[in-house]
Amino acid sequence: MNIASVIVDVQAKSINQTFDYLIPERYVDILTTGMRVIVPFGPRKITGFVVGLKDNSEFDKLKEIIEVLDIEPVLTEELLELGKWVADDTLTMYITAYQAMLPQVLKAQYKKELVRNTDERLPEDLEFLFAGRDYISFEEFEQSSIPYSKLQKAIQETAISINYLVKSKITKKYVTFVEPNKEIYLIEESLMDLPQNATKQRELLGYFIKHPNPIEQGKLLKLTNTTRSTIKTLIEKGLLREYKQEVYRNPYDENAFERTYPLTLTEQQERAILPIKEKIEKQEHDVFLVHGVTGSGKTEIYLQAIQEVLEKGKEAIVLVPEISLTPQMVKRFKGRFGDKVAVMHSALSNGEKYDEWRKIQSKEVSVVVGARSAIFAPFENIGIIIIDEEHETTYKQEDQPRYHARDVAIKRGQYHQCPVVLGSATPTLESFARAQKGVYTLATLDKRTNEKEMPEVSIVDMREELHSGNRSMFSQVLKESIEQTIARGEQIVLLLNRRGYSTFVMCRDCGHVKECPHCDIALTYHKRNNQLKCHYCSYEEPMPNVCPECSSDSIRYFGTGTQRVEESLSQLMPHVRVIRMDVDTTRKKGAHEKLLKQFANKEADILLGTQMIAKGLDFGNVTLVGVLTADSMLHLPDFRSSEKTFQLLTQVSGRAGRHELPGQVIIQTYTPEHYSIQLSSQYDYKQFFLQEMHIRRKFRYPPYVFLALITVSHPNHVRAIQFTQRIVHYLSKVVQEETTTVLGPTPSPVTRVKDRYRYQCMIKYKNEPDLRRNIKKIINLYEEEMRKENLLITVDMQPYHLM
DNA sequence: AGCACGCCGACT
DNA sequence: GTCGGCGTGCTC
Repeated sequence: MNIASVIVDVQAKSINQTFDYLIPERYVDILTTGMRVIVPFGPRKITGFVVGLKDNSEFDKLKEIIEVLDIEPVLTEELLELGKWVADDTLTMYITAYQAMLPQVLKAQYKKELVRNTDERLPEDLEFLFAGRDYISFEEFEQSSIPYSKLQKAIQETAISINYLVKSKITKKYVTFVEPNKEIYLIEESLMDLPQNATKQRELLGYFIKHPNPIEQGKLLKLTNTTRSTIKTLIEKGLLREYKQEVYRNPYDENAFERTYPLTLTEQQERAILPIKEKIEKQEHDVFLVHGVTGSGKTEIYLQAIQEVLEKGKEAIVLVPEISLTPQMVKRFKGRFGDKVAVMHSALSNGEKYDEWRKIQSKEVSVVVGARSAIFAPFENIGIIIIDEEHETTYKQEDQPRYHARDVAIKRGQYHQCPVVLGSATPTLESFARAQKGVYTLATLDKRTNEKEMPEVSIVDMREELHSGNRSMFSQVLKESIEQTIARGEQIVLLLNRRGYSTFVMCRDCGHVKECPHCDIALTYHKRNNQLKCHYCSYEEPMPNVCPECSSDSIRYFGTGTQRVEESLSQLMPHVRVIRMDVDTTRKKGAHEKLLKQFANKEADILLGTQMIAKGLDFGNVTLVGVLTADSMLHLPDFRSSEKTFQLLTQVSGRAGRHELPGQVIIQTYTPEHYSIQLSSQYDYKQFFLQEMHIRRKFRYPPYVFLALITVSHPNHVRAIQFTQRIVHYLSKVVQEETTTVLGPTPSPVTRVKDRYRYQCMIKYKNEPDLRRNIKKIINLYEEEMRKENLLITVDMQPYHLM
């Protein structure tokens, strides 16, 4: 086995295959599949993943592997196979899939440098550029105005050569420790020799006489109230010594979590967990859908199932939507399983993510709680996979590889022969339909563990409100309820369902709306720096004082942002204390937790925010939940908009009265008759499911069909339509006519982005085994145009957003 | 993708 | 001749 098959780090279709390399003698015994290597590729050096070992190659002139980067493989056999499957399934390149499975820092960066090979004089400008150095970065050359041909000539004459470097991003964290450098009695003796006025040194040595063990420098400084310079002096005198030790960054301090113990399960919980435990016991794969209302104790089921798995010496993966939003969730897992838990989410720094990943790789932990990508945790003996809030759209990755964590979970569950548990109060129609068909095993929890009823929901028709002369964004009922709640000393959560709205800028005189010059979308106003920004291409311009069209000075920002709600709230009820939570106030790291803590400490009466406050918050003192505009996302061009509205309303309702106090929910809407609003107010998931399924069937949408979305983008409007048309035409010919529909060309909801026109072709199909192959064919067909005229074709199998 | 190489037209 | 621009083909 002296030849390695390598997937190299080049994102190009023609490179999407293995390349064979000779394994140098020194690596033969070390190298295994799943390790990263540095290999020569043309003139440069790049990294790659070893996916296979063999004795022979069809290629006769093999190059040698330059370096092996890992001691332990970063991808297990299972993950190598899984990555291949993900890539094939989502029509992405293997290298893209593999990189998505690993923490960012394992992805190499490439650099070029110029090397001076001769003592002889170089041409004047090059000599000047090198300025006596032997190496300079390639960028330095590029920034100079020296023509490339001059460098080329020098390279040909071998006076200069190019070095291709592979740089690792990995930074391990080190902490300095200090300890005595001599026996304690010698230290005690040396105390005598110190000058009378060396009080700080005495203090330090005195500390070590009492505690002769190594101590972190930072702690030592605090404890002894000394400075680094004193330690330095003692090190120079040979009395102390210091050393650096690698440590894991610790985003969560284990000690901060109070230990919790298994609760007694209710009868319903018991019934739900039993079949899961049975599968764990028998080591069989199955998918469970736990449909449980908010407060029905789903998490306790997860915890006890995991307990079972850990006792069997196996591992568990738990996916949660966006964990930074639910510190309470982390608390529950860390509280139960302590330092057996690794946490993986987007708010961690790259270094922290890497450290958590290494804890998993080294099996120092056996539970990982994390966002989407945690599904690729390098465990090798998985006993259960849990996806909480299964309906959340964040489980679908929106850039390549466009995988859905649920699909990957099931794939891994099959491999490990372990159960996969999907939990939600409002399952996706896809999952619930599968449960109905018996593909998944359904467990229903319709009772809350505290036996409390779900809070009463009242719907307020904002049209009537308007008719009766109330033009504010607070209905009379909501206003009164807020006042009463505050009077009782209880708290309120106000949700501004803002998606679809944003703070766009419009001229009140001529109606002119400021749009991005590169995209077909209104610019968004940012109060912080008084700038207008495009959310698609990051274009920015200052907020104009007068309308660029009619020069009127009545140009204003519109839309119900949280800021405006806050302002009008303080006008209406000046005494009320409000905490506002939105992208602006939570941008800083830890700001999120801080705001929630303040609210929990009752430093405010109202928590006002967007979607992010709807999820997983649990405050005992909140008894009123208000939804300001329930229907604002109901009319988006998205076949899931009803489902999403139902989910959001149900979820936010669950925030009221979770503990002793009874809760109340007020939903303001302009379409009170809409079934997703009506049924969510009655907590009737089943009826919603039936009604929505009816509509999905009528209009042929999932789960009745599968979707595939091909988006074509081109700088030229007509060409974009032309290519889409051709794709539609080609596909229509090759698919099964009776059950498959090929739609298009349809302009994408945002037709122009970054000066490119976007059109799409949607495929609705039931059974189309060759679809991926056919789409691949199309892409290959247009390869030339993609290179020559900047045509771009992206494919999303099972799209979530039809953008 | 990203690099080398080769051809071509424009420029001093 | 020198420079930059662009098209082509290759990477084990």
